[in-house]
Amino acid sequence: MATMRQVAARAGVSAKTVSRVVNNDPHVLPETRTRVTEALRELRYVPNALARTFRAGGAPVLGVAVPDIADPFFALVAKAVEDVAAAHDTSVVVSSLGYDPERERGALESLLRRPLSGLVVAPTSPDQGHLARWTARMPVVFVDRPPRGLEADTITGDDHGGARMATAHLIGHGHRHIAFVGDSPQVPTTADRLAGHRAALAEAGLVARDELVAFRDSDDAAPGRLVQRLARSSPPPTAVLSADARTTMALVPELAGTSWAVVAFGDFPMADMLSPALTVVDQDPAALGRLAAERVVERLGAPEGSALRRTVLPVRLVERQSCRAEAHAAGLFPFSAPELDTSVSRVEPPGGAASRRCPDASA
Amino acid sequence: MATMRQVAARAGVSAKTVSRVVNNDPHVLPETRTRVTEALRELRYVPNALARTFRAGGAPVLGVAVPDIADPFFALVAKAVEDVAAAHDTSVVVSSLGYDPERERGALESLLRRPLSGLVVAPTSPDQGHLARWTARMPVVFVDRPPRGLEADTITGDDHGGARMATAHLIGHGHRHIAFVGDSPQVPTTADRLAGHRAALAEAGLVARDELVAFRDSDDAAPGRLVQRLARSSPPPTAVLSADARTTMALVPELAGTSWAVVAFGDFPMADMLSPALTVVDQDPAALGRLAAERVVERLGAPEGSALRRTVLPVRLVERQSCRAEAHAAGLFPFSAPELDTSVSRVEPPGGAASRRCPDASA
DNA sequence: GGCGCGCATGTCATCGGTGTCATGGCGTCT
DNA sequence: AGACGCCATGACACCGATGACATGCGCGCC
Repeated sequence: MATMRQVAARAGVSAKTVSRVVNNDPHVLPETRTRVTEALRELRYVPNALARTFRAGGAPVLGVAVPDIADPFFALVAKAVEDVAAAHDTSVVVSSLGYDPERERGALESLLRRPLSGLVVAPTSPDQGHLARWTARMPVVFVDRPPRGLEADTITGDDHGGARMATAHLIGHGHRHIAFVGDSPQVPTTADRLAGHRAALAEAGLVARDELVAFRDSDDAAPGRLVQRLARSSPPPTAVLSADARTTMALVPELAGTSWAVVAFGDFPMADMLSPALTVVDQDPAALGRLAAERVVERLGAPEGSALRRTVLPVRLVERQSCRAEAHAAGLFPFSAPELDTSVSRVEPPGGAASRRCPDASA
Repeated sequence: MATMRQVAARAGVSAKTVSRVVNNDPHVLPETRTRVTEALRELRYVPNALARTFRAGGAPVLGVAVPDIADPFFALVAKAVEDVAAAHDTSVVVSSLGYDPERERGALESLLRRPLSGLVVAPTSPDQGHLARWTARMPVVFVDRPPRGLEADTITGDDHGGARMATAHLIGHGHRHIAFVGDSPQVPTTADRLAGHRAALAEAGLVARDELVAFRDSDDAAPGRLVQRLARSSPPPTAVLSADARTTMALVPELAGTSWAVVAFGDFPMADMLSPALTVVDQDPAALGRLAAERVVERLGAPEGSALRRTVLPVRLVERQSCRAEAHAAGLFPFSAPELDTSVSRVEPPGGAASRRCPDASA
């Protein structure tokens, strides 16, 4: 914990000279340098990074706040942010917010008490109005989920379009009774996906049956129960759209007992190794994180920058096996459903959708 | 970007009074307070967190450096560290080091240039001697992998014991030719697991066949090739021990074409949903991270603390299906192997091994 | 009326490193 | 020889907030 001045005193020089030695300034006599170096070693001097940083006017630090850093989706988001940050010599402070709105606020505020230059946040709480105080001071970009009670830059996946595509895909396989299972209708992401699902049903002239929609935050939320309840409805579904990866992971074990076709929103490691391999709507979390971080960096560079933007990233349907359980296998259709699928080719262009942005929609 | 003095000038008071208002010091006349508050708002004053922190002598910040934050294993480690940190009002800076030794060093050094109070690191490079400079200044705890070229606190899983147990388990199922696949023999973790594997073979009086050991960092490392090469050996293996989760994930698709039994080192999400469900040696990454973070916090509290410790956490065998492919299914044994398995009950005590520590071994 | 106390506010120093400029010695060029 | 310039080094200010202590006013009490 020795300071530069202490070292200076010991070496019989001024603090400035010590500074020069520490920073390899060539304008120091070899003999002086030796003396200082020795004092440095004797006192085990290590420069105080904080003082340096402070003097330098602050180093860039990017905050990443996600519900759970151990969730593969958010881990990929965080990693992408980190990659961008590293390329700009910026460090990254992460904070797991959890899924409890009150904890979220507390965690965010203690994160924001630190010296941050920008923030990428994926909130779950119903209101982020309290962040207004900070959006003035630093770039705050919302990722995966839009802010509520606040205007801010946003990078999200195409929830509505993705769910619509997924459901249309199942309809293309002949399914007429398609369940929807998600975490909570409060989460805007889930709400959008449900809307997309319903839009696809409507476009196909199918009725949206409320009893085929289930949420894991409801009273009777054990995954097994949810599946049982869906199976008991009449007619029972022949397919299910799982609205997010956490839900999917909870659901997969229960689905083994059914012959339902499945499309899941959100890819995850090993989804292709399940039996059957899961057909998923992939959101490209890395692109989400990368764009969010780049947006922050951009705003850092151009202080009173441009208007706020909401970017929606295309999603892509990764067709594997789980959507193939044909509707007639459940005895409802005497024929194999024709392949009506226009959605895949429509939304997944050859170049790989993930690398392109949708045109921005300015607010 | 307004400073306190600017606000003070505007409000016609001293900076100190502004400070008092900002910090809710009661000794300020209501009228003054109002004037200051107004100036505060007009200038959009936000306290400079860095200056505050600096003046306060620094806030605790814990660094976490892992090869890849998006790897489920390290994500869990990081999350556990974060939880501990949050409980101590400490923020967490993460850095993904990558798997390239040179990049690792660069990333570590740029992480350490920041004001950190402690570090939890899982290195992959063959030498961390360059960290010696920092271990003097702050607690550095190695997690999952021990340091090389340096002495430091270490929290690791019981690699040797776990691999020995896994191989013994396979032997118990009647297997006599057991392959070992890992990332690289350079990684101490992998080396220890290979040693454990060999120890189990030796204990059972089996020969360790070098051609049944394969690494992904070798020349011909595509997982498909590795599996083919193993299958071509004679006699071919009837079981395989995968030495780490990344290897396992790469291997699983290739293993589908074989009837080999599998035990994998390292659990991961959905491992239980594969077909067959993977039998794994679970390392409890959360406990690893938690203990490492607690060790750092502890050392932070007791500056010139106790001797350096190496803690080895027990691992536990999670028996699922993939170890059940009996040896005779490959036509090598005319009888169903007797269940010799003592290893499971020996190493997985009722209370759950993960919650206990092995006695520390002082260095 | 004088003494003292409480309260609002200000001044100054400080955290630790570093940028800016000053100083003084010595070598060199004309 | 005088002027100039380079070099090693130092003194001092400063980044921005805040703790310690000082000042000065007003009020109450003996």
